Formats: sequence, C-alpha cells, structure tokens
Amino acid sequence: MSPRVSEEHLKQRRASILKAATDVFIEHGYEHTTMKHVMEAAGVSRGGLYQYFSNKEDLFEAILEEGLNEEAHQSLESLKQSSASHWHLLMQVMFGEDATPDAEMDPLSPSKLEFFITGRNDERRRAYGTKRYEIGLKIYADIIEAGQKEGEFRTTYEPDLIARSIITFVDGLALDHAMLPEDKVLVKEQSALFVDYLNMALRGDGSPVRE
Amino acid sequence: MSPRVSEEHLKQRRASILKAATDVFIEHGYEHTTMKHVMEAAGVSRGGLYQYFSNKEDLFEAILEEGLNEEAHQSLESLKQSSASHWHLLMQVMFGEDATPDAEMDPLSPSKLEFFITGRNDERRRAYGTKRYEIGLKIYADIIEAGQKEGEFRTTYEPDLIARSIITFVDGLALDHAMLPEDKVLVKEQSALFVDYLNMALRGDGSPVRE
Amino acid sequence: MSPRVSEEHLKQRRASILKAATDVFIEHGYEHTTMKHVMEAAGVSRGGLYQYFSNKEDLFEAILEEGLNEEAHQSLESLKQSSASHWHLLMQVMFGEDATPDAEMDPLSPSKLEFFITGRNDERRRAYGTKRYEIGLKIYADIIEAGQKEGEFRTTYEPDLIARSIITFVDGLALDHAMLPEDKVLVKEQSALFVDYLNMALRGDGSPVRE
Amino acid sequence: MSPRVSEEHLKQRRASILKAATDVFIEHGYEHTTMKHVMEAAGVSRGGLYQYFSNKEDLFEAILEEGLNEEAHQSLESLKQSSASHWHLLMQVMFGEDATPDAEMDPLSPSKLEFFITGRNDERRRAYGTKRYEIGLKIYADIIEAGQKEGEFRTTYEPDLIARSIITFVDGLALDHAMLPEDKVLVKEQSALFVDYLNMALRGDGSPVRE
DNA sequence: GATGAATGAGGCTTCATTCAT
DNA sequence: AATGAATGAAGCCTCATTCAT
Repeated sequence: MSPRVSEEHLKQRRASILKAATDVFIEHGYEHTTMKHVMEAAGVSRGGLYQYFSNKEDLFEAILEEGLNEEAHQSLESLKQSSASHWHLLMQVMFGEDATPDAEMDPLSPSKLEFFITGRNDERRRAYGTKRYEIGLKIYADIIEAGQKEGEFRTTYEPDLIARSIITFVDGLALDHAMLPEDKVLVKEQSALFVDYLNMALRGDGSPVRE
Repeated sequence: MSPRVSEEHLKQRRASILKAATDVFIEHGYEHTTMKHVMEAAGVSRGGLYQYFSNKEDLFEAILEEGLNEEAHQSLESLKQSSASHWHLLMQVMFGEDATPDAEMDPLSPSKLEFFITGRNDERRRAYGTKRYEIGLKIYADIIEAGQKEGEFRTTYEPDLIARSIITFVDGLALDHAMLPEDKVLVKEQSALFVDYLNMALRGDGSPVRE
Repeated sequence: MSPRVSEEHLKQRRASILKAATDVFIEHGYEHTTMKHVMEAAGVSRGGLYQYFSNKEDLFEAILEEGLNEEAHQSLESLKQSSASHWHLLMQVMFGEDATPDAEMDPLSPSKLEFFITGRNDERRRAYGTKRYEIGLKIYADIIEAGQKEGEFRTTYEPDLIARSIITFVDGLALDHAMLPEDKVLVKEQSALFVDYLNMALRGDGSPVRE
Repeated sequence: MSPRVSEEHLKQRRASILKAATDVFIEHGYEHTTMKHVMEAAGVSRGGLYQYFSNKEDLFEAILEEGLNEEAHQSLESLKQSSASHWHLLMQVMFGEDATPDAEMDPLSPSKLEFFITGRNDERRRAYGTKRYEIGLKIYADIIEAGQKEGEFRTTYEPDLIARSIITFVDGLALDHAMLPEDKVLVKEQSALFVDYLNMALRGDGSPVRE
C-alpha cells in the first residue's frame, strides 16, 4: 500500500511542469497563455496538469513562490557574507552578486506585472501582491535602516520611503522593458542613474558621483 | 443630402460612449472589460457601438488619444506661460498646474498599463506604445535640455536619461498604485522623494534638500 | 404638388443601382455580397437603397428580371428573323447572334446558381426558379417542336426532353465554370461537343459530325 | 497511458457526428447550416464538436472525404470486375452497380454545389474543388481511353472531352434537381437521353438508339 | 494517479433591416 | 425622397475546468 510513485518522482514532475510553464508564460505572457500551451510544453495531459495545479492562477503563483524562494535564499546568503558595507549589500540585492547595474531583466517580469495588474480587482490576488510588495519593501528597508544606524547612511530620509522608491524604480523599469523594443530601453544606464539617485540620498556628499 | 442628425450630435454621442467606456475600463481594467460592458454603460446597442469603434482595441486607443490631446494641450499651455523657471515647468508637466506632488493618479493608468503590457507581443500595439513613450520622453528631455542650455540645470546627466528616469518613475508608481490598496502606496511622499532625486541631479548644490 | 423628381430620374437612379449591384454580385457572389457593398458601389445611402429595393432578395430578382427581359428581347428578335433554319435559331438562342460556341459565359451565372441553390428551401424562391426554368424550357422546346413539325429535325426524342438536356448542359457548364479556374474548363470545346450531341439527336445522319 | 475511451469509441463518435452533420447539411444546405444545428443534431456540446472539427468548412470537407472514399471504393470494385465491356463499366460508374439510369440523386449534392459555388472566391476551396473535379475527370477519361484503345469505342472525340461532358451533365442535373420541385426534373429520362448522347459519341453506328 | 473527451459560459463580430429626421 | 444612425438577432470560436474510465 505504499505510494505507487515515489515522493521524489512527484516533486520532479511538478518541477518540470513548473519549468515548462515558466517558459510558456515568458513567451506568451500571463493572460495569453492557455493551459493547453502549458500542457504541450510540459508534455503533460490536461488532467495531469490539473492534478498538480488546480488552475492557471495557482500554477502561476507556484512559479512566483519558486522565484521568491530563490531570491530569499540569495539575499539571505548575501546578508550572511555582509562583511562588505551596507551600500554594497544594497547593490547586491538590487543587481545580484556583482552589485553592478547591467542590462539583465527577469524575463518573467512582464508576466508578473500582468498577473498583478489584471488581477488588481481580485481581492485574493491583490492581497498576495501586497504581501509580496511588503516583503520586498522590508528587505530594502532593513538594510537601509541598518546602514543608517551604523552611520554609513545619512538619515535624511525614512528607510521605508527610500525602499519604496527602489521598488517603484524596479517595477517601472520592468514595465518599460516589457513594453518597448529591446533597444529602446536603457536598462543599464537607467540603473546607473538610479544608483546615483540613491547615492545622493543615502551618502550624498555634495555632488552626484558614481561610486 | 443632409444627415439625419447634426455633426454635433454625432460628436456628442461618440464622446458619451467614450466617457462611458472610460468609466468601464477604469472599473474593470482593459482585459476584463467586454464590449457588452461598454454597450450597457453607454446605453448603445451592439451595432451602434461597433459603428463608432470597430473593436475593443480601437475603442481604447480612442480614449488614449483623447487623453493625449488633453495632455498635449496642457503642456503646451504650460510651456507658453514659461515665464517661470524650467524647473517649475518640469514640475508642472509632472504634477499639473500647481507643480506640486499630490496623491492624485490618473484612474485610467492601470488599464493603460494593462493595455500595453498584455499587448507587448503584438507588433502594432508595441509600436503604438513605443511612439507614446517617445513622445513623453521628448517632452521631458526638451525641457531639461533647455534648462541645461540656459545654465539653470547642471549638465552632469544627459537630458534623455533623466527624462527616462522620470517616465520610469511615473510608470512604476502607477503600477504600484494599481496593484496595491489605496493606503499602501505613498504616492505623494514618493513623488516628493523623486523630486528630490531630480533636484539633486539637476540643480544639486551639495546636499539633498527640499525645494 | 408635382413630384419633386421626374419619373425619368427615378428610373435612371434605379437602373444605376441595378448596374452597380450587378457588378458587385458578379464580384462577390450572392451570399457574400452585403447591402453595404451595393450601397458603396452605387453611391447610394442605405435608406436610398431600401427605397428602391426592399431587401437583398428583391434587389437580386430585379437584376434577374432585367436579364430576362434582355434575353427575351433577343430571342424574340432572333425568332423574328427566323429566315434561317430552326437549327440555326436554336444555336442563336444558345450562343447568341453568331450561333457559334465560344468561351463567353454570363458573368452573373455563378451568383444566379448560388441564389437559387441556397434558396432551394425557400418556397418563394423555389417557385421563382421553377418559373424561370420553365420559361427557358419552353423557348427551346418550341423551337425543337417547330423543327420537328417542319421535318427539319427527326422526331426520335420529345422536344421537352431535348430542351431539358440543353438547360442541364448550360447549368452544368456554368457551374463548372464558376468553380474551376479559368483555364480548367473548356467552355468552347464542351459547347461544340454538346452541339454534336444535339446534332446527332436532332439531325443525326449516322455519324457525329460538326456542322 | 491508456486513453479514457477506446479508439473505437472515438471513431464511432466522430462518425456519428458526421452522420448527424450530413443529415443537417442535407436539410438546410451548406450556407444555412449552423454549427449549432450540428451540435443539436449530433447531441454534442459546442466544445465537443470543435474537438473533432475545427470549423464548418472542415466538417463539410470531412463529409466530402468520406463520400470520396466510398465512391473510390465502389469504382475500384467496379473496375476490378471489369469482365464486362468498358461501356458497362462507364454506366456503372455513372449509375452504380446496376448500370442503369434511375431517379436517385445524392441528397447531399445540393450542399456540395453550394459549398463549391459560394466558396469560389476562396483560393483554398477552389483548389479543393478543382482537385475533386480532376479526380472525377480522370476516372471517366481512363475508362473511355481504355475503351478506345481496345476498339470498343470510336476515337472521334478526346476521352478528356467526353469525360468533361459527363461531369457537366451530372453537375447540371444535380443543380436542376436541387432547385426544382421533385416532379419537375426528369432525372431518369434525362439520364437515359444523355446515355444516348454518349452512345452516339462513343459507339455511334448511325442512328441514336437505346442500348 | 493519469488521461483526454466533453462541457458550456462567454466573448467577438457582422449585417439585414428599421426609422426618426 | 433621402439619409445614415441605430438595432439586435445570429453566428463563430476559445478555453478553463470537470469527470468517467
């Protein structure tokens, strides 16, 4: 009476569906992706798909959770090796390991925006989005607050407000990146400029300088 | 030879449909609005609606154009009375007549974002979005450039780049405002902070200060 | 209190609509022609069109009647100058003045076939089609009968039956001509062959010969 | 791994839809048949129907193919037992097993004509119709050619041309039969006359005689 | 657990015809 | 008479989700 398939197998199957679904969402976007697209990409039957995820929303949220786990993991790691400055840590959370603005964007971003924006009138979805917003907010705010406490950052602005501006920038950039042709958005340059903004706000010494 | 109804009446009818449609789009968002919703809100028959607008996309774009005309008109007006500083002009374009950050957001913004984001894989829509982006970009960039030329602004940054950061901020804020509950987004405070960012970048005299 | 527009003018207007409609029906076929197509081609308003013809069916029937009048007129003329043989007369009715098979087909034929075939379950339309069939039948049958009476044709077959076979041939050829690409139907050759068939049946002297 | 229902069941379901659809097309004709009619007649849901046939055209073509298969099968069979004369074979292909003109017509004929006639401006449809025409043409032409080669038929006419006249006759008769009331078309008599035409053309010994 | 056939609500669009002016 | 805005029935098709096997 032991399960016919190992727990391990199930996890792998689920993960493979999730992987395929991610690709599909990246390609078609949230609204325009159909369960059929996912089925086909994942090589699962309709029923099979619904066994793992009870609907499209559920499926997408699972993908979001995965991403969150990864990110959380990353930032946690980053935090741990916080031998460097809080500024450096902030840059790492924003731009990854190398703490430097680049032209890379999360390819799933456009779909995420779609998901939350088209679902903004759905209470459940909105609550979920809000939760995610607040988690992100806290990560940034905590770092900033710590930096202020230790005197690395000036205290002119509330950590929370700066943190919000970071998220707003990130969202705005993702939006422009989603809508415009590749060569029209200067992701790297804009990121660098925003870093200057932050630098002025947090460490401002008189003139806007690159680090 | 004379039409059954006056030209005026037609314009009004069209305008009234547009008005009703705008309300519907604000309420349900672009994707979730159906032509039926619009019909009912506008008190038009199916066929009547299609007489004016050949499909949902067409209808929405008509609304966008209206908005553009208004905006263009405004900014033009603003530009005319440009007796004030370029900085003031910039603030006016961003925040309206009174040049001061407030909590007001264009209620149609969320739908606009939806429209462009869900349509990002459609060539036509993307081109249209790009055009709009570039028009907006130019408005800001021109003001900044003029300010730099006349020595009002420092020339550290390219006008184009600063202009982009403004749009990115506006889009990002609209996005957050669309997704989060009213009380979670600090539109006014964030706007004020962003103004500080700009102030530092364009007029920075050493320390981040409020105007 | 005299009519604002002359009777003449009305007739001309009607005729011009009819002409335009004919072109449209030729181009799109009966089913796929819309009243809008006609309006535009004729340069009439919707209401104007309906003033003259109360619906699409009515309009098409008017065109049919015109054609009938012309044909009737022609065959009448032909009959009058029936100095020639009945055979020649038959050929004239079938192929026109020159009594010789050519590749010309009535361009409206396909639409006529459509009209009667799609309307075959409509009593009114069916009756109308039947009437037309019988009129055509009679024309041919009368000639054949006369030819038989005067000893020009052999009496092996009933005039009515031969007449039917002519119509069937004409309809069949029109059908094939309507459906197949220009170069796939050998209108002229088939017509010539059918003439041979008739020749054998009516004047057969032993071997199938061309006249 | 195993499908929920047997392959057999699927085939039957498909066949039953096809059967029901055939009845509906016979009753209403091609143009006037709606997918809803078919759904209801077949006892399938909208989605179910579209699972098997992606649109009305597809559905009708499936019916046509079925017919073709049957016919091909028949003529193949007939050809096999070609112990009899080529003339007899020709009669069999035209009139079925008993090689004798009767009053039976394919009840689906009118819809077929409609299908090809209303679709004559559609490239795809036209190509399909042409293909079918040519297949039919070849069947007749091959028999006639063989008959000529073996001296059974005279060689006065090209096999291809005679074959075309057969199709034209069949189409024409189907057309008249479709449009006119039952008792107005003399299917049997006309068929017999046409056989005489053929007899004269292929085996003509001087006078038109019944076989 | 898996399968995929079946469901049916829901959306879009067209077009013949009417009717107030 | 003429106009063309307005109507609304009717058709087509998609797709998330269910459920018998």
